[in-house]
Order: sequence, then C-alpha cells, then structure tokens
Amino acid sequence: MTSKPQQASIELGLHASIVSVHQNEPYVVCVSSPKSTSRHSADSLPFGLFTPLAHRTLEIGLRSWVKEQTGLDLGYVEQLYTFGDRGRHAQAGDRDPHMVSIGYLALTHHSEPSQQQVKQRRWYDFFPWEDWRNGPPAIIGKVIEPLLQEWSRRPEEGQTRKRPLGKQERIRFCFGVKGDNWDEEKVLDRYELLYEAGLVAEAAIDGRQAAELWINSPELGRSMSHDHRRILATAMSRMRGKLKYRPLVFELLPSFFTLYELQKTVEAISGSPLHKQNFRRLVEGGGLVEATGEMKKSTGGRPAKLFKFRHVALVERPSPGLRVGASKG
Amino acid sequence: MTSKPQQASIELGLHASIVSVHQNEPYVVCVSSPKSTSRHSADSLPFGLFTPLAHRTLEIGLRSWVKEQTGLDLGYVEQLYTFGDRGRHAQAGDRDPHMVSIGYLALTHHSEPSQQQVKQRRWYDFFPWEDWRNGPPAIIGKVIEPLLQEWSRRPEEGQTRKRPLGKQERIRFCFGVKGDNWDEEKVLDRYELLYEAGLVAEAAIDGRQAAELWINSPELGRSMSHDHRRILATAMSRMRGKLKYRPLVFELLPSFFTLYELQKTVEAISGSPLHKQNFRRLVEGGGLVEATGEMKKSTGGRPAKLFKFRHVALVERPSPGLRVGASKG
DNA sequence: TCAAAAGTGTTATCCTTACACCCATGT
DNA sequence: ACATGGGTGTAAGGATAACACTTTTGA
Repeated sequence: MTSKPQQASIELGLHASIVSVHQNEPYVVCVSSPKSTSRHSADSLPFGLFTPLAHRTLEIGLRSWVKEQTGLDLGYVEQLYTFGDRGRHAQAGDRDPHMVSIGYLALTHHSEPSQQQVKQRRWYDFFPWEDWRNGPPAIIGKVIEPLLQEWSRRPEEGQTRKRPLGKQERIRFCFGVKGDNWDEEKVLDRYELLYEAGLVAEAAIDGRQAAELWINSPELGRSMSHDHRRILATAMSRMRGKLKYRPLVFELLPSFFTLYELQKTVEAISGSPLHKQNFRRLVEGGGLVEATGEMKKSTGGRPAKLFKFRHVALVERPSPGLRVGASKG
Repeated sequence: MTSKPQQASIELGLHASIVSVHQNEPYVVCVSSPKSTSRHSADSLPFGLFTPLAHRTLEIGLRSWVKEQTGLDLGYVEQLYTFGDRGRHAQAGDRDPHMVSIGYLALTHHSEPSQQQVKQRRWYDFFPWEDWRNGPPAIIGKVIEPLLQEWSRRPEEGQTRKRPLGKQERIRFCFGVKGDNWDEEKVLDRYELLYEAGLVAEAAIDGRQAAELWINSPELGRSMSHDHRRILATAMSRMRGKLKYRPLVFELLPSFFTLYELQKTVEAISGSPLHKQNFRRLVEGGGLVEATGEMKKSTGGRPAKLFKFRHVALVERPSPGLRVGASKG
C-alpha cells in the first residue's frame, strides 16, 4: 500500500471444469480450439475473462461465460484455485498483459452439447493412471514408474528450490509403493510430478524440458491447451477429497436414484471400487438419503427402491459425506 | 475468447494471514492503518498488489510484500481463496479499478515485530465465539443466538437467492444446537452468517444493513478493515480442517518440542480441549514424531522427552495429520 | 508436601471390513 | 436355469474415548 503503483495490466481468466457422470463414466465439458499444434485439435476448458463492469462477482462472470460458450446453466459451482504462473515455468515477459487464471469446479447432470465446438470428454482420457476401478492400471508399472525412475536418476537442473522430500520420496508419495499406499486424492500432486519430469505433453509445450524428453504417448493422457489439464487435475483432487465430507455426489445424480446408481457414481469419481453391502448400509444408516417409496423397475435385476437426498442431513451431521473406504469390490 | 475485450482494469491484491502460536495463544500479524473511522485504528492484514513485472509468481509477490511491510521471511505459505466481491454486498461502481483479493495462509514461529505499525494480535479477539477451550463461550448463548433468532424472524429483504437451507437451519448448521453439534471447522460459515445478519461491524461499514442493526459490541469481535476478517476466517477454517490430515502444526513449533507443547498448540488452533492421555498415544503411535533422546527440564513438572517431526511420515501415511477428536479435556 | 506435568495400563464401545447368504426380476 | 442387481445378518478386528493410576520434577 505504500509503494510504486507500477501498473502492468492483468487479465483474470475464469476457467470451468464442468463435471458430469454418464453410464458410470465421469465426463468434463471441453471446447476444442481449432488452432492447434498437435494432431488432434487441443481441448480447452470453457473460459473467459473477468470484466467487473459486466459481472458483479467472479462466479457470475464464470456462469455467464459458460452459458455463452456451451449453452449450459450451471448449478453447483465452487472455486478451486488461482494460478498466477501459467505453465509454471514459462519465461518472464512471455505475454503481456499477464494472465492469472481462477479455476472452478461445476457439477451438472450429463447432457450432450448442441454446439459442434463443445464436447463431453472422459476424465480418464486425460488421466488414465487415475482409474483404479478395475485394479491398478497397467500403465503405472509399465510406463510411468520406469520413466519416473529414470528422471529421478538425472541430476537436478536449474535452481533446486528447497523441497521437504527428495525425488524418490516424491515418487513414493504420489504413486505409493507397488500399488500399495495409493491415495486417490493426490491427482494434482501426480500430475505436477509428471509435468516436472517432462512426461506430459504440456511440459514440452511450455518449453521447460528439452524436446527429447517429451514422450507424447497417448498412455500419458490426452493433453489440453495451456494449463487446463492442471486445473482439471485440481478439480479431480478436490472432488475426490470433498466427496467424503460433503454431499457432492447428489449434484451429479437425478433427484431420484437407486443405491446402485449412487455407488457407481461415487466409484466413477473416486476411481476405486467400493464394497457393495457396506456401502449400502453406510449410506442408509448415515441418514444422507431417504427412501421415496417409489421403485425402479429396469435395473437389470430385481427392482430397486428409489432414494432421494435428505437436505436436512447438512444440519444434523458434522461432515455429511460418504465416508467409504476402498475395497475389493 | 470470442467476445468483447471490454478492459476494465483489475487490481489483484495479495493478502497474508500470518499465524503463530505463543504461550498457547494463536496470533495473527496485523498492520494498523492510521486512517480509521472507528475508535481504535483498524487492523489490516499485510497486503500488496500483484505486479507481474516485479513478481514472477503470485506467491513470490506475497512474500516480498510481507517482507517489505513486516520484515518477516515467510516459511510455509498456502493459497486460500480469491475474493472478487470485496465486502460482498458493495454497490456496483464502488471503486474503479476493481479489486480482486487473493487470501493466503502463512505459518511461522512467533516473534515480536520490530516496526511500530506491525502488531501481533490474538486470533480470538477477532472471533471470541471460536474459543471453546474452556467450554462453550458464554457469548454464544447470551448475545449471538438471541440476535440471530431476532434476525431469523425478520422478513427477507432484497433478492432471496436460492439457498438449500432456511435461516433457522443455517443457524443450527453454523452454531449447532445448545452447544451440541459444534463443528470447529465452520469458522467462515459462522462469520458469513453473522455478517449477513448485520451483527459484525464490517456489515454496517459495507452499508448492507441499516445502521440500526449494527451492534458493535466488543463481544462480537474486533473488526478489521475491508474484508480482511473474512480472509482471516477463511484461514482459520482451513487450518482447523487441514490440521487433521496434514502435519501443519509443526510449522508453528520449534524443531524440538514436548508432547504437551504439541497438544497445547493443536488446542490453540482447533479451539477445543483434547484428552491428554489419548492425544499422546495417538501422536506417538501414529509415527508422526520421533523421540530425540533429549529432555526438556523446565516444564513446570517432571522433565519431558523432546520430540521432532518425522518428515518421512508424509510418504508412509495416507493423510498424516493429527486425527484427534475433542473431549472433556 | 503439594502442584504440575509426564507417563502407563485397561476397558467398553463403536466403526469398519469382510464374508455368507437370500430375494426378485428379465432372458 | 442363470445372470444381474437388490437387500440382510453377523462376526472379527481395529480405532477411539474414557477412566484410573504412577512417576518425576520445582517451589
């Protein structure tokens, strides 16, 4: 407050990770920008600049950009993080005005977009190593870990900013040990480690790593423009974490649903299989849902009771989420 | 990206909640701005504008402002939230350029500031209702709840934006029922409810509530300039939540400490008493700390083993925090 | 000797996990 | 008949919260 008002103009970008679940698969809304360097045109998150004259609040700005670009009226919206360092390692003077991006998470029911530029993309196409619903993804042992090991043996280049953990420890922190100790919430940590190791396409595009290190195998996930994949990773981390202590899932489901649908939706987000019987008891016992009295017939098996979310649970319980541990299924 | 580049200039403010614990009391660093409307000069958080030309990243900008204003070199720093709507209910066109604030949480060891403008203030002076270490604060039943009840009976003014909970339910959500169901993490929710009900000075200053509703009793906490108290509430919420699954406390302690000091520090942050015996066992058993072999003599009682934080615990445990439940002490 | 804090031991209870098993429907 | 999902019972094991109790220092 007592210093030079050295006004370099700043642009504030508002970015939306719009998540839905359809047939047990999580999706995110992307807009494809035609100008692309790569084979497939790069995916972007819906995005626009915050203009205080047009938008009373940041969130209103986000909603209006999303409406304009995708036609969607968002329901649940939550701010994630503000990234000031686009492609963290970009050079100074890269662009002016400087761009600061605020990432948002939005949850909706699934719908096929009408515009041609707008697509529903599967989450796990961007993060194939995050889907443990059918056991540990082979790609981790076959591709990721060897490449990370190789990276960890390379000498530190550039400034070694003080880190509490060494490379080896960071790998174990992010990916666990031999499929053990996997923490599904560390989506962002894993993405940032892969970025730093130069294993995702964005790292090469940002010019941080020499091109030789760039392995753009589709196994390491579909890439996105700018730092959008990082924002999406932040969204996944947040969702997986918050799922456990806030009733987020219900934003993704129709108002009436079966316990099986609820379970499959949770599994889609958390990326790990759940124990059926215990899941049902926990959910029913937890007071988060109540039976509607109606039944669903076309389940593929015996007809199921339809449930709905109990909004009052918010008041009763200290942390009303789905505290469900992974299991063998 | 396909619309009017209607450039209204934006200023990005970087705000720091610098927290320390001294003699079982949590403190926050404030700078007092002399120009004040109220009796005591208003406290502010250390704060400065992000200037991309001078600062490579947001965090670097924050650190350099803090250094300049307080002389402190920050260690642990974490971004909290970006507030686009200063004093949420301020009128459009209030100020131009428009201010967007990014709040940060920083943890340090306690030190008396050398500058005269800089002060260490007690957390609980700003939020007296948050300190449950000696049982439920009387102010809640005596002052807050009656006033909130009164507010809940008043008809809704202005736009009733769709809320999942009614006024009564929100009161119970935030403050529990008769001292029961208190969730120490809901610091921000409580502050925002009090703000909305016009019970904190900032609400009157922001001009949202008619002046008659403004009860500026010191019982409702020392106020801060602008929305700084809201940022501080965000910091407290984050700390209290994160304490349980990340080893934050150790940033506040010297590298060697006794289990008692650890417990008192956790209690200072979480605002609730802990069960001594169980706390010790949980901490020792949890692998978060290790004995150093050294002892501390001047404890006031029997000499205590000195412990230190085990950094490797980060790698071993899924969520290495202090999962400690409140208790009767 | 007493206050204050450091420590240890034990028990009842709850929560989680896992396994076993039966029910109702469509093909 | 059998596959698929719906739904219940129960027992083992671990974590937690509460209690009681001993030990070692400084004043």
